[in-house]
Amino acid sequence: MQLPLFEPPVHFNREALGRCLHAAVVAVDIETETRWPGEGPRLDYGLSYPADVTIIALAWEEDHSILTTVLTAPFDDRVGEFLKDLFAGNTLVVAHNAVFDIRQLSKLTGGHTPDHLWDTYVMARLLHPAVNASYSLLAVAAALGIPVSEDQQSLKSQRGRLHTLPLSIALDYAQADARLSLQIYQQQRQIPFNTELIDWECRAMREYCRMAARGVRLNTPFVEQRLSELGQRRDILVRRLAEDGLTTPGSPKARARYLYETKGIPLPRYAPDSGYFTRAGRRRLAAQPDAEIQWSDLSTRTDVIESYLEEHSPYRERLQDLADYLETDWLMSTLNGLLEHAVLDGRLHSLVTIATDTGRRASSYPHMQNWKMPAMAGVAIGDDGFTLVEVDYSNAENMMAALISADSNLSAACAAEDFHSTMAGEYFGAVWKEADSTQRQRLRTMAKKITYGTAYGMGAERLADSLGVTLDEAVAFIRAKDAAFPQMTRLRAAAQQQVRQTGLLKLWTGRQVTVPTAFVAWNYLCQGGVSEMLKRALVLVSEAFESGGMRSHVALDIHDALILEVAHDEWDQALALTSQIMTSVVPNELNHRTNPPIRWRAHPNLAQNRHKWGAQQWHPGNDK
DNA sequence: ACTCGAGCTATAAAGTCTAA
DNA sequence: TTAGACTTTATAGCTCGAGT
Repeated sequence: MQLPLFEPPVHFNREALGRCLHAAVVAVDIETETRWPGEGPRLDYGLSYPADVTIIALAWEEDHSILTTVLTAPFDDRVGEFLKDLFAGNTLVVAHNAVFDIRQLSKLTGGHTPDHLWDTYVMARLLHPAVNASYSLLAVAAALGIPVSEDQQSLKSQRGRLHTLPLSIALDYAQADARLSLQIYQQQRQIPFNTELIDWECRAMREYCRMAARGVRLNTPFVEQRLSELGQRRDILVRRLAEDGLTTPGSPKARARYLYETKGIPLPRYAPDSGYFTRAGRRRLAAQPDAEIQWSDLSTRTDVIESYLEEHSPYRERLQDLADYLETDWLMSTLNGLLEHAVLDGRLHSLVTIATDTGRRASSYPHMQNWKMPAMAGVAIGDDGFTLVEVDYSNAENMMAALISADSNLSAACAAEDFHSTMAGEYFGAVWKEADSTQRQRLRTMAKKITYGTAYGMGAERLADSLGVTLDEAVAFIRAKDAAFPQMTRLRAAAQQQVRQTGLLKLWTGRQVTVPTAFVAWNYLCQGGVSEMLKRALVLVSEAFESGGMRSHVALDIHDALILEVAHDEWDQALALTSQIMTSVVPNELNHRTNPPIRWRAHPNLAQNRHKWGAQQWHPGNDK
């Protein structure tokens, strides 16, 4: 039996809240219930969607000083009404990592989110990025020279067990954080900066908050059905493995013993880069090469198990059981996590925010950008009358490379009917010209590996390895690529040089990113460039849907794709509008620096969509 | 005053997946 | 090659109490 977190009285200062509503800028900081109601420990429960809001702290400026007030749970209708008024007015709402706070607060506002937002965390990344920097509230305050009391610093480490502290301390702490957010905002506003970039960022954050608050429907009956099937399958596998001598397949040590003792597979020989050993094992054996190999030195990753499956092993059948067990177990824990997340309203409220060094977005609680398709197909579905549709850019990163280097040869290859065949022509020259169609198919596959591998800095050795060619040949391919696209080669070298000197690069939009090593410079420019393009597309698509009075909306951002939730009666209109916006985000003068100009392509693939994000949902031509 | 081990908690490392 | 989130397992470090 747990005690209620906070004893009455409930804090609700009507007079203070009234003054707060008249402020131009209001900073918000919330605290959540950190104790998981279930069994066992769960350290980050407080960050999950079901965690109740316990404290809402507010800070605003009045007569050049900062005032604060605080609200405590349980919250009644007055709090919801107050928040709705705050969000709907002209007030600029400030928060550090706003998507989290706004998502939790939306449970009190019936889904309403602020129209005007300033996220001090996201803005720190935009306005004052630094190499290897932390962007926590206190780190950002320190970077801006804002003093923080020792009490406030020491309380940070106790955040996970705020419930153990006296209420008055927790309330002070929350108000101090809200005050600090407001101070950070005031400092950030003083930084001279491109106002257009700031505007894009604020509009994007508004959309990410709306997405998190709305969420996407979890197909609960479907997931429960899958779980029951998977559970039966796992039980059978566990029984069979136990009979074969592996009683705890969840333990890596036990799996290593099973492979090399029970099954009698010869121990792999130690090598400094061998994937058959764990990192710690490699370190240990490097230090003492004569030491005996221990179970904990050996890795039992899926690719290790798969490597033994390929060989003509007499144990093939049982090892297949082990591989199946690992996959089943992983999928079950993912699906169970989703059910737990959606316990309140049957929806998935992923936090998508601008939180990476390249400017890409990261998704968490739950992480939905790494959903394996088609294994996860049908798990998330649109509301009644809606279908999830993926619209992705084709060949976005190579086109971005052509755009930022103004390389006409690369632009021509991107404009060609078949990009990879054109690239194969560049790499293989005469061999390609004389090849028949079967040989060309093989060369095309190789070209694809060369293009993608080298684009992100793969060396000649690794390339030779993955293509199955000699080192000299791999070197020749890389040279051929550099020679075929001289402008890109030059720009890439210049970018690396700049990173060595400053550690910074500018994306095509002017956004500055910090780059850890010169090696990854080109990767950052292309990846970050695409992410800027998609972010703007997301903002424009959402705003176009809204201003057109449409009910369709954007449900998720996946690096080079938007997942839309399309209303069935808006099908053609919504998809055409999205494609039109996505392909015209980049200004034309940038697209026309090459000959031929860059022509962006972004279309839904409806045949594929039925088996991916759109699975278990209506598509045109289907009966409902 | 000290050791030792149980039991707990926080962190680190390894391994899972994704995107390009 | 890079970027990322997350789960599970191992381990380091802590407190506390029993025993020397």
